[in-house]
Amino acid sequence: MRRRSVRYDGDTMTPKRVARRRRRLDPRARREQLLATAMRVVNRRGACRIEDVTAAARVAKGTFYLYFPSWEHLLVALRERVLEQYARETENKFSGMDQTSWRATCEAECVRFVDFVVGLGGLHTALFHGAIADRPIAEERSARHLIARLLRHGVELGAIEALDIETSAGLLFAILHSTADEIAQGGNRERLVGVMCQLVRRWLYQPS
Amino acid sequence: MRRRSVRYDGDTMTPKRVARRRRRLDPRARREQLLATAMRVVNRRGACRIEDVTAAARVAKGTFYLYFPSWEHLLVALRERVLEQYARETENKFSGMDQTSWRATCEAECVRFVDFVVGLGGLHTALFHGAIADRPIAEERSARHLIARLLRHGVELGAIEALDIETSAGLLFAILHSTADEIAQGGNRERLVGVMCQLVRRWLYQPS
Amino acid sequence: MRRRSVRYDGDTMTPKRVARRRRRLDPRARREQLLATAMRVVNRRGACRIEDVTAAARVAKGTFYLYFPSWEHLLVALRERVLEQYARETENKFSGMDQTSWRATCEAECVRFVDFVVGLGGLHTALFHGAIADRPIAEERSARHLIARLLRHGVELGAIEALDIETSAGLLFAILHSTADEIAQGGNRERLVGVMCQLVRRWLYQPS
Amino acid sequence: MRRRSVRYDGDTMTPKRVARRRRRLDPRARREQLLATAMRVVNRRGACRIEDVTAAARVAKGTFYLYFPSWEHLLVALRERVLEQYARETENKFSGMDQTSWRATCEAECVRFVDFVVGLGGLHTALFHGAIADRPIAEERSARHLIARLLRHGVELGAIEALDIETSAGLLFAILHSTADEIAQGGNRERLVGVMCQLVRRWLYQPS
DNA sequence: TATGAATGAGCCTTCATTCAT
DNA sequence: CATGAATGAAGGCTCATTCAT
Repeated sequence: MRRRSVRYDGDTMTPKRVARRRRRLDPRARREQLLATAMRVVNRRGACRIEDVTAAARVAKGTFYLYFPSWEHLLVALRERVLEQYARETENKFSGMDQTSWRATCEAECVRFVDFVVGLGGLHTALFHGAIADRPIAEERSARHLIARLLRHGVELGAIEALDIETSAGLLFAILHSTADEIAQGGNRERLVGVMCQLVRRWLYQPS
Repeated sequence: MRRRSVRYDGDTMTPKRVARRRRRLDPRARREQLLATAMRVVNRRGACRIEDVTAAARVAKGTFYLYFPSWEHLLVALRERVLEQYARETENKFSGMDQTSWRATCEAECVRFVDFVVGLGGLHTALFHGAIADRPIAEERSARHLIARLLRHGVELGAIEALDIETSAGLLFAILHSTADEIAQGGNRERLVGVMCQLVRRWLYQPS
Repeated sequence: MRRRSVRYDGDTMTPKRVARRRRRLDPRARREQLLATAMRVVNRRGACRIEDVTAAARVAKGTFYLYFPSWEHLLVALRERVLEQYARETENKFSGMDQTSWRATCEAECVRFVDFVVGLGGLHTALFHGAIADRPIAEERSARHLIARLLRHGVELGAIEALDIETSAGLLFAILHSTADEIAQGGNRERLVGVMCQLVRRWLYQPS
Repeated sequence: MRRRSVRYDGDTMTPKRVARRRRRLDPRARREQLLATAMRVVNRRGACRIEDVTAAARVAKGTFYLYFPSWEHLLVALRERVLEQYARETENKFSGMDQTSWRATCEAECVRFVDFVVGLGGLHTALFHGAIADRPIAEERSARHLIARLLRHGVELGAIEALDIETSAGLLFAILHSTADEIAQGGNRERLVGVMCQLVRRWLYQPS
């Protein structure tokens, strides 16, 4: 209702103005740039302010709002992107396997997941434990879901004994997650991954 | 969005006067009171604003700063206290045990830890995942340390096979932690604890 | 509160691309188009944002500034146009009249004015009570001036008794104006116009 | 959710700080001061920004929010105050009158109203035609209501002939209002009031 | 001419922290 | 010791206006 009060020079109706800086990108590219910059900035600093991103992107604050209605929207987009990337890398790794190959694949997947989370850096907290945390993730993209699928597969192949898949998936997720955190904080990767894999083997695999 | 309830009479928008009176209190007692109140408030609401605490303690905002230089200092003190309390409950549970009794105790301890974390409510996030998260915890108080001690004890008794204690302690911590989170978010306690215990048994115990 | 609908695909939050193509147009025609569109938009929504107008005109935002140095300039032009239109409709209605026909015409004119203002819709506030309000109106175009002329004519014909024409014109203007506002806000037209006409008759006409 | 990021000096947890200015008033007094300042500022400039008021009151911007949740709340309070003041001055002026005295009083009241509105200055627009405009006014306080009551009284006394009171009240309001506006814009008070009173007499009073 | 991405001043609101009483 | 009014840095969002293409 209240019109923004741009001041005019009394009678002349000439707006006062000041200097500017620089410009222009294809919208898709700019959005991409913002997303990428945010990815980088949040990854490094777990940053939180819109200005942190626009500054890093060397762009005016207002530009942000041309592409995202709010910070949370950006986070959602970021999360989407991260999940998508992970999902893409996971495709079709589990077709046509027997017990043995499944076990090897399973361990490899666990390690891959750990490395992926480590790579997320500050993104992890921002995207999965911050303001966005309670916003639902498309079921088929969630890590828990992927892990559950992995386990189910193992059970079907007889590679691991029957167990409470949902609950176990949650636990396995926590284990991978924790391992990643430790590595991210400077722990010895080999050692951590080793202990983790041993745990997985003892816990899940049939004594056979 | 959430409207502050502090000061306005809904209708008249006339400021309300709530009389209060200086109440001298022994400094130690006052500090105690603030800590206890904060404990309660943060536990319940995961509260965030200093005023939430002082209001609940029926104390002026400024009083807070007489006892804590900043909100973070309070959090540190709170965490200290929580850890202390947990440590106290843990004392001397492991003297004079054999393999069998150790295993039973170990499981019981795990469950107790889970329940403890669940009981923390909002404190958990605030103290262990918030602004304070990266501030170091006195080594001998940390859950990790206690867990490591527990494991070491088990190894010494031959109840569990030799393993990388530090790393394993971190993993076990994550497992307990995750279980607690799930319960706190409404998961079925029996089921979660059951799966967790099974994992612990398979992972740690000697096949004997 | 009102969310801009400009740019986001509700769900995906992916920016939408609406292709548009340069369309050269005779400058006069383009300016005309903008004015007409603004007229319509402001009339309907009492709109405020430049973008509302350019969007409705299916023209780029920047184009606006090719034809108007600022929003206020547009408003001034709009007002000019509205006044002109009204003036045109008023031309030559008062030639060759006697007392009786003048009185009838006068009342008709009052009603016409009221209806005109009602028809302005959102324009009314924007043009006569908004940012532009204090900018002077070309004397011979102002409603006040026209009303004064009408009155003067009546006095000359002896249809109404001598009075302070300028001042009375202001008052009459307010009366018509107010009546229009009431109607615009949903008041009963017949009733309002009726009372208004009665007032005019009693106030102005010679007891004869 | 997101805790404000006050920066601490790394380890020491000592907040950085800067200079300040000055202080303290009884809340009632401060609220009063803000209201009075706003009254003055809006009256003069028809101002709109919170900062205009706080600056004039030589108070920090945040202080405003200690007493009013938003600018609109302030406006409501201001309007309330203005109406109350007017109502108070109107009390009991119409008891025990006959036709003649009523007419005199009526005219006096009209003039008083005009002067009152003139005195409002920029407040008038801000309080009755701005953001607050659609918020309902307590019926018994509205100018229209008071005017209607006045007219009804006159009809009962036989001082004026029966008419459509509600509609007429609206019209009379507009007339007073317009007269006030003219005066506020520098018109000759005597002349304007004179014409207005003449109108009122001719319109309303019985030819008797 | 036309376009629409980019800019940044302007205004709002919150809340940790200070300090007069 | 205690109080709570006052402060102002932070950060969010909008939109008139500019300018590279």
